[in-house]
Amino acid sequence: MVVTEATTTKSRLLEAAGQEFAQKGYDAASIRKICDRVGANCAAVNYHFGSKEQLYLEALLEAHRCGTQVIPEEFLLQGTPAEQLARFIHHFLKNVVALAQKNTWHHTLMLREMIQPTVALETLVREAIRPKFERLLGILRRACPDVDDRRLHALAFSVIGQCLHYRTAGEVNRRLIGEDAYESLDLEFLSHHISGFCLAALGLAPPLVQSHTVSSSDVKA
Amino acid sequence: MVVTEATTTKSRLLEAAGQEFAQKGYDAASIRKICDRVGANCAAVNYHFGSKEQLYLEALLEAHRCGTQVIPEEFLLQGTPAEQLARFIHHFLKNVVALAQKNTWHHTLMLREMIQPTVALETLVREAIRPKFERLLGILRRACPDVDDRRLHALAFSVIGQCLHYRTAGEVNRRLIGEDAYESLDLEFLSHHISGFCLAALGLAPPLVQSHTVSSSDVKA
DNA sequence: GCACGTTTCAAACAGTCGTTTCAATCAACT
DNA sequence: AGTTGATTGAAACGACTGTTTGAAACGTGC
Repeated sequence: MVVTEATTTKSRLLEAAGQEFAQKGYDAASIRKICDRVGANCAAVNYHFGSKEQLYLEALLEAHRCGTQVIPEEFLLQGTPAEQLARFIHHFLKNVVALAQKNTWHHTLMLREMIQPTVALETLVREAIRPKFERLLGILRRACPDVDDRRLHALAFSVIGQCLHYRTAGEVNRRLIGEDAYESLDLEFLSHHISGFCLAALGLAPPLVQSHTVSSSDVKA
Repeated sequence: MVVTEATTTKSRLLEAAGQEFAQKGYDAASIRKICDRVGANCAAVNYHFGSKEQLYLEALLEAHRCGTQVIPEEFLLQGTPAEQLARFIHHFLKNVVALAQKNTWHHTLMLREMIQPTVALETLVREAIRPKFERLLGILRRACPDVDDRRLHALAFSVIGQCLHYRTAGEVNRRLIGEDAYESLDLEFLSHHISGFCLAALGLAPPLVQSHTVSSSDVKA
């Protein structure tokens, strides 16, 4: 599929590079294929970007520039801490995990960088990830004012880990429970589930499910 | 570092291939470097394994053969469902996430396959992952007998997601909260944290932290 | 029309990749 | 010793990689 829009060759290369890198990874992606996709000569990459590594870096920056639509601070701060957390989780699932819009390469590329870091990770964390992380820490701090930093960090990772799992291990999950069952785990359900799970753990909502009582001594049937 | 044990060339190749594939990924790893590490000729790979892809596949099988020490069923079934879940989480963190033993390539390679699947994923899921997953489902089913399958799956993913996050996003986490703070999240602390978090969410333990009460109308200070 | 800097192009560069070939080596058995 | 089959070795294969080169093509200002 050859993309030939009325934009510049450089921007078209960046777009194609983002898709190719996201899909195949840095090593497996080739600049010849990237150039072919936009109908450009393979020398164009070195002319516009200098090298393959620079192209990858610029694609990564483009990814977190386009992929991270920042929520207005004031929208996020509305309501109780519990509501703020639920809103954060919903937004995180919707945008970062991006279950619905599978054709965007931006978050896929950032995920790749997270999992197998290159020299670009430092910048990515500083520019894109840390701001969001600090917001989550703020919400959790307001929700549980008395916890120390260590517990606070672990709480944040518990929230993020649950969300990201559907991205990082999506293909495994799909095979574990079957195609149909996995598709039924849509944004709405997962958003409610993870919110309820976390809020219950924090004592900000009733337990997710009615289980055996804690006190009863049921040592297995 | 050249490894020259008294084992066969084939097994030494497999070991070196596992390390190389785990460290660099399938594409970036080269069979010449693998052979160099064990002092073998690069034709040895094609002689013993047929192709690079077959070598990768066998390394992956070796990984889940050596890396998954199955817990005796009867040890896992002791105590209440809550205790079983805590024990599962502890074991999962200890072995799969392997925070302590960083020099083993087995789980790194399997993680890679999970995140960036090849044709080998099907086998890996069937042989290594699903059995453990079914055990977790069993525990959760005993802990919450009344939930439907959809909720059950989401619960299992919440447990696994929290644990795996320290593997998949370890480097990002480290940079987000700092080296020292991340090192303080050791196996014991994380095991207790995630267990407490999940059990509280299920109503099998008191909330992790004392937060603002649910009923109070604190609309933000 | 002419010269200018920018952009594109085909071609070749040196290097690495996975794989193949075939001769040399080795251990084991008659 | 001699033969057989399994294993290793150096070298080359064709295909691909990222990168460089130098000449065309382009639009723009004089």
